[in-house]
Amino acid sequence: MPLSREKIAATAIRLADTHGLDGLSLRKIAKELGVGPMRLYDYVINKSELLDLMVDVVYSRIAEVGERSGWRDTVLAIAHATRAAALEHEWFSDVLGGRPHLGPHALAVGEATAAALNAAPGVVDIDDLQRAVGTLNAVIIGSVRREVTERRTARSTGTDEAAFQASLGPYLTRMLTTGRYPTVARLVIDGAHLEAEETFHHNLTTILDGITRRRST
Amino acid sequence: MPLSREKIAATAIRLADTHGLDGLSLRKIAKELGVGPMRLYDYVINKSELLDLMVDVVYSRIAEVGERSGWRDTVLAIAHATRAAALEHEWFSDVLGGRPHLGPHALAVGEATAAALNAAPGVVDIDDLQRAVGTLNAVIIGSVRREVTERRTARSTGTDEAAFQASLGPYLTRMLTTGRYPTVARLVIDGAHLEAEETFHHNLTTILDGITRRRST
DNA sequence: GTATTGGTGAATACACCGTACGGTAACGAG
DNA sequence: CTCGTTACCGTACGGTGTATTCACCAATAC
Repeated sequence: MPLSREKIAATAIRLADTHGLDGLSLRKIAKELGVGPMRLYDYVINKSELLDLMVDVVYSRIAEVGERSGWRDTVLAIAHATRAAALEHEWFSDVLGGRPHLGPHALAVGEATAAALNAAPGVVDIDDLQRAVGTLNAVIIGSVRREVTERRTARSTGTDEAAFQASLGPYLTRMLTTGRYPTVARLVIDGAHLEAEETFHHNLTTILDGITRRRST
Repeated sequence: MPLSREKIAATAIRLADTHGLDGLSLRKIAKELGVGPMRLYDYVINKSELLDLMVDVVYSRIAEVGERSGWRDTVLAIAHATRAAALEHEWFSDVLGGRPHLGPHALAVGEATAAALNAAPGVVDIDDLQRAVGTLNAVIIGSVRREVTERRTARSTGTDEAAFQASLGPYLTRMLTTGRYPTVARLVIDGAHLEAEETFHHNLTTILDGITRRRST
């Protein structure tokens, strides 16, 4: 089988999943495919285009969520699918919001969310729609990015308390015991470990409620 | 004058401002300082730590906004300062939310926002505070990132309509005329150019209103 | 005064990166 | 048979972060 954009993107995604975006190189992809590095340039302009390709593959998975009955359920389904995709492919969050996503599948999920939001109460003219899309995307990007970063640091320091104390602990506890950051200290010490998915859902409902309510400003 | 972490960080920031984060290399920083590349390692563990240093310098500028009278004004001031900093140092948005910000100045602005939110109505226990901080940061990260990316693509394609049609135009218009993305097409064609700062402010007020309102879920 | 030492800034070296470029072999169309 | 196209391949260049080695020079010991 002769090599193709799809196959290149697939193995690139697999490598990025396991070694991160920094550990991804054209040479490694080529080696994984049993091929010289320059072969890839017969199918891809440069690394940036390959990244766009990978991103759109992920969007194609997100786009697979079918339409729901109501606009709200549709938006929630897309958002949760985006989060799930980012958790499965953590590099995706590194790229989220960092470049325009204009691939066909990215446009498809953009269309789906825009169409759903257009049916939301409180969205009457096109300016409302534009604002609603912007706000929703902002909250998705920010939430997902936050969660993935937290998960990474948690993994790097180790989940258990001991490893945490050994790595970030010394510096952070020293910082927090200075008394200059009392609220942050209280958050870190007394704060419960909130369920991530519930937090995400909370953020979503907060801004969806905000969208449906007509504002005066 | 003998070289210092501060001076290294300052010229690194200057270089990143003009050439972007990708165009930033230790060798260029060293050359700018009239020094061998390896000298930097006497002041900095590795490039990652240098990046953390740069980030915290930016946070120090953000932290300069004094306390406002009310919790809402304080939060808004910090958020707008963050946006302003990201517009001045666009590479900052590339890093926003992508790594834990634990520098002293970053902690200081974290403390300030947390303390302000703690005084907000609707925030009663520590779980509320944790959620509020998370939501606010998510919306700041997402909004700023979106805006910077848009500004970049606008600059790369050129602001004027003609250049746009020449670069992204062909592909995008071809995509939009397929009729598969009617809502997106309407947004692109009929959508007015909204003022960026006002959009940001809109996103902020939306979620601040959401925070002050007690939720049932 | 000479020899030895310690430490510090400079230079070299390594492994890796993206990619420009030239070349070769199969193969269907004329 | 020739020719243009397509798929494959290897080498080479300039760049990166960083480990390591080298060169020098001031200070001390004799």
